[in-house]
Amino acid sequence: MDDKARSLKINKNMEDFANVEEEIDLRRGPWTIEEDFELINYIATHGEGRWNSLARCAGLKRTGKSCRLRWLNYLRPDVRRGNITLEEQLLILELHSRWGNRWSKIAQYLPGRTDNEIKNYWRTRVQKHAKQLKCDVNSQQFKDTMKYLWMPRLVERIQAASTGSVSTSSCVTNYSDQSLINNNTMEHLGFISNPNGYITPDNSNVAVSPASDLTDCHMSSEVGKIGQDQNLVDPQISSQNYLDNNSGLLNGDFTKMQDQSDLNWFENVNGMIPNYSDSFWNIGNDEDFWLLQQHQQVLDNGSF
DNA sequence: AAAAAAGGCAACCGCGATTGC
DNA sequence: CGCAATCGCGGTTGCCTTTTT
Repeated sequence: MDDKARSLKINKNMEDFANVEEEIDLRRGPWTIEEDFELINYIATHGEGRWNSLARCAGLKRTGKSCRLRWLNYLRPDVRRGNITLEEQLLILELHSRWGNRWSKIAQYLPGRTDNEIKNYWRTRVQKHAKQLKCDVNSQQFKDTMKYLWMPRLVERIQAASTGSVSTSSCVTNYSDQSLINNNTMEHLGFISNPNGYITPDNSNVAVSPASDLTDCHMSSEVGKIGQDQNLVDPQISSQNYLDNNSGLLNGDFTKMQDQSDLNWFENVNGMIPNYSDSFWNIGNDEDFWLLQQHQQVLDNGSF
């Protein structure tokens, strides 16, 4: 053991010793309202920092660490509660693709969100989908799925929300499933055919249905299966089409982003969007998952 | 209606980095 | 400069709630 290691070990032992000493009636587990109140009151008059002594002086039977965590993740006035918004989801996906599990760094770009919250979001929502798609969350396949399908769809939804409407792409499976609908009808409804025979939404000129109407699109797994069988939707083309239509939002901006000033594009998007939390739109609904599976199939076939 | 499984999230732990004496 | 104390991060755990069987 070198000197540094020995020093760290001693340091650690001292810390453990101090904790053991204090553990004589140290509380653990969920915080009570009374404890919260005491901590808030103490910080209101004395400020934060020096957490160990703060814990003692405030009369809290908690470790400094515990107090700090409770304050930063829950009691701070600027902590934002509630569902992660679409814009936040988009930002998390992009920043994670850039920095990996640097939660605190990612959290810096999401005011009011804590690293813990973002980490939980990633682990519960994003990793869940990777698991369902039977691929590793760090695999290129999953990254491609996010980049070419998930994120463009989020942008799409953010834009749609900003105009008080949603994209028809959510309904593409429904319409394209119906063989009775010919090309003219599809075009009339705002879809465009591409040379491969796939149907993609034409976002440029279509009047779209309100969010609440999305349920009319029969986004059940059964519809998804039909679409899958007929191979009518090409996620890559659909996504690329969308990316092309929204180059000002996505192309280049993320890749060059280094600091807060580079997030201007995002602030612009944010500014025109009502800041609502909408669990209905969150990634994770049946239709989204079906699209992800479609994309996975394309990847598996090696045509990506 | 009850039990089991899964989901979601707050809180804890270990460790390296930083600070201040 | 060395060392102890403290901070902060990322990983993990455990408990409560919700969903499924």
